Amino acid sequence: MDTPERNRLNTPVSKFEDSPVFNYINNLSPIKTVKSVHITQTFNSLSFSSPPSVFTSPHVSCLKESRFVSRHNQFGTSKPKVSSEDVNKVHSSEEALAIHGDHDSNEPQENADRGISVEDASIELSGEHTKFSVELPQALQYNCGSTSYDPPLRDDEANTLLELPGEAAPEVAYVQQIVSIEHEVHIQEMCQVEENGEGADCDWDSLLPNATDLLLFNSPNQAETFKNLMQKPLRSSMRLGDVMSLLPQSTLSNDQNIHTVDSVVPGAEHEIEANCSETVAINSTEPSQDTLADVDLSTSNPNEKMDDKVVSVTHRGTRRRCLDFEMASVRTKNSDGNSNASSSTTQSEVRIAANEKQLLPIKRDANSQRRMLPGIGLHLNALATFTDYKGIQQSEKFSSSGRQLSLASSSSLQLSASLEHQNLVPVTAERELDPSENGVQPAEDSSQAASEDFNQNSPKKKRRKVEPAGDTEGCKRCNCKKSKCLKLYCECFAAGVYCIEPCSCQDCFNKPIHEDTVLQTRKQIESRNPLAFAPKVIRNSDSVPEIGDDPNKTPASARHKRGCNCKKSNCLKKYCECYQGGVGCSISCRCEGCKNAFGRKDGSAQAEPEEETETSNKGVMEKALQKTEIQNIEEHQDSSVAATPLRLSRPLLPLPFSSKGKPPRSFVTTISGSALFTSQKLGKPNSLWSQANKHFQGVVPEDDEMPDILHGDSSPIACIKSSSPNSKRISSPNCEMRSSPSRRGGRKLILQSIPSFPSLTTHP
DNA sequence: GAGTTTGAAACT
DNA sequence: CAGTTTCAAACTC
Repeated sequence: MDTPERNRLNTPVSKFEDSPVFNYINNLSPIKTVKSVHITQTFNSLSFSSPPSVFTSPHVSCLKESRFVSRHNQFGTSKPKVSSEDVNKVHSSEEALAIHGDHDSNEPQENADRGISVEDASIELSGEHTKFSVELPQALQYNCGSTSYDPPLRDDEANTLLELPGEAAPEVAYVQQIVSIEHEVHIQEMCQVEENGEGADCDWDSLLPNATDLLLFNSPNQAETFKNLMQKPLRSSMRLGDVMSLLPQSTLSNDQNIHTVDSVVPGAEHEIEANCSETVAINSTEPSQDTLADVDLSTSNPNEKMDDKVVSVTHRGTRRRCLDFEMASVRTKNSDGNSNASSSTTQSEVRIAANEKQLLPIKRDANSQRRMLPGIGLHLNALATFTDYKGIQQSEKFSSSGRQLSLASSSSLQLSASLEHQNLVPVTAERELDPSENGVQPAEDSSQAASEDFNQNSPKKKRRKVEPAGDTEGCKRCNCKKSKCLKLYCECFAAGVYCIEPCSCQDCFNKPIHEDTVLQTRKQIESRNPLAFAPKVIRNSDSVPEIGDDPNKTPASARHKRGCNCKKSNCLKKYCECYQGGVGCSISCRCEGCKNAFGRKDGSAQAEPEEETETSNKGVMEKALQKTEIQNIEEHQDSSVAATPLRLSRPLLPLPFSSKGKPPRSFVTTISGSALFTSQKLGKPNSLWSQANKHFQGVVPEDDEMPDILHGDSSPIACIKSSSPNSKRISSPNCEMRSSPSRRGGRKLILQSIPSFPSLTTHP
């Protein structure tokens, strides 16, 4: 896939990027930067996420999504600040960070207050042991705090961040997030693993409190319970070896995720390692050291949670796509900035290698995973993951209980978090965090690559297995041959997502490498039709004038924006956009012989497919129903993506088919939809949108069904509604704020997923 | 997997 | 805006 396209299209650039040298450089660069400036990096990292992806809308949304704030809120003030969109936030965040830095080392409670959650905990832990926290660059801490999932900063913020010296930042941030997540997971794992506990080196007890805080147990009881657990095991000093053991093979072999992160950002490494083990954290203090290497070496095999981890890894991969998507732009920046980085140094070359994979999506080898675009893809991915793992429900529970961690906002994150939690895979967290949000391709790659690597055992395979081969929906792929994936013919492009490996497209320009081209093309199309990338299906009578007007004609709550023009399919096949979107035909439709199960144009049919689903009517319907769960999830993600991240976590939405038809690519992606996502892919994107719209509209009902996590989102959604009438994805800041508490997760995803038009966004 | 059908997107 | 062509997904075999 890539190769051909690259060769043709990319030509110099693509080739250049493809070249091993380029990749290597990229890898190196990030590392250097990180090392060079820890703190700054952090910020950078933030900025990193910010960079607009090709698909503007998503990015914008992402920025907006800063919902992180909401997360932060949960965690604590500091994070919120970070998350907060306002540039001020950045500053505030910095301040907060600085504060945290102090606090972290000193006060655990603060963490709790902050809602720092895992990250903080990790830091604190390290701090206690080694006082790692202090040593850690503020940036890291900051990130940690903010991150955990924090969503990418706003553009403004990003810019400011970018200005900061550190270049590596993006990745750093990413790493941090991951770390934070991982910390949580790892902590748990470690507790379990280390029960053997050797050591007394660490004062786990002291740490524990923090850790618990970090964990973000929803309920005090949980926290206590957790503490108890932790104390036993944790008290023993954790060693890299232990950590390693904890970490799944994937971690080791694949470390990529971790390594990558590490390599990218020194601080990140620390954190990550910290997650893994205290020693790691210590190492982190010493960037130059090959702590990582040590770790790797030490780690022998962690069998235990390998599977889980593997799974998580897989998820990551998916997620990353979405993220990557967004990241694309970022990457570019990063690559540029990072390129500087010369000496990766310490983290040992191994890491670098790993990093390379992760960082450079392009590299991906063979798999080809092209690039999974970030953004939307995320959502989809997330969805896919969910489906695959099924843990969805569990995840929900988890989220509900632990929502704090991932749940936060981004659906993708949430998903990942939930998944991870379930799986207990720390690694995933990494991906979830930033990648999704950022959508950096590298992340994807790395994630995927890592997953693959791991998976040789199985991770990806699982995913794939679980998910239907095709993408499962989650990740859709296009098969464009002549459009170069720069026209709406291309599902990926239409969804605002970059094409990924799975795509069978030829001469594809819908890649991060061609971001400029993609953007330009997109603009052109939008100039021609401002709603070209908007969801085709609008949920709710509100959104659709049509519907409101004629209930009969428009039975369904959602309608296709333009209406279909079917002549032969009787609106009973996916050829029909209305049907595909799971909505009934409306007056606006020019279809002939409409028999749309979701609602006929004449109104004879019922409107709502969902309920009606005249499943009996059509096998299609049945199929749709079958997919419904997944779709619902996706939808949620999408919606979440669009509106709020949280939804992702929700696995099940009652949504009708809407999404079903196609799985949203990425979901998210949403586009970096869930990345992910502009998700654009509403296409199902439409459906997604429609669903999203529904969510907005009918937040309440959804909420009911929705898991706690989702609920969290719901509020945001509501906000969104208020803020943006029909749907549009953009969530208002307020919403974010609200949501933030519950959601920490990836808001970016949402943004990404959101199509450009969502201008709504801004909520402020 | 190849070929056909279909309707949206793009073009005129 | 209408008609035609192009395109890729959806569908069928």
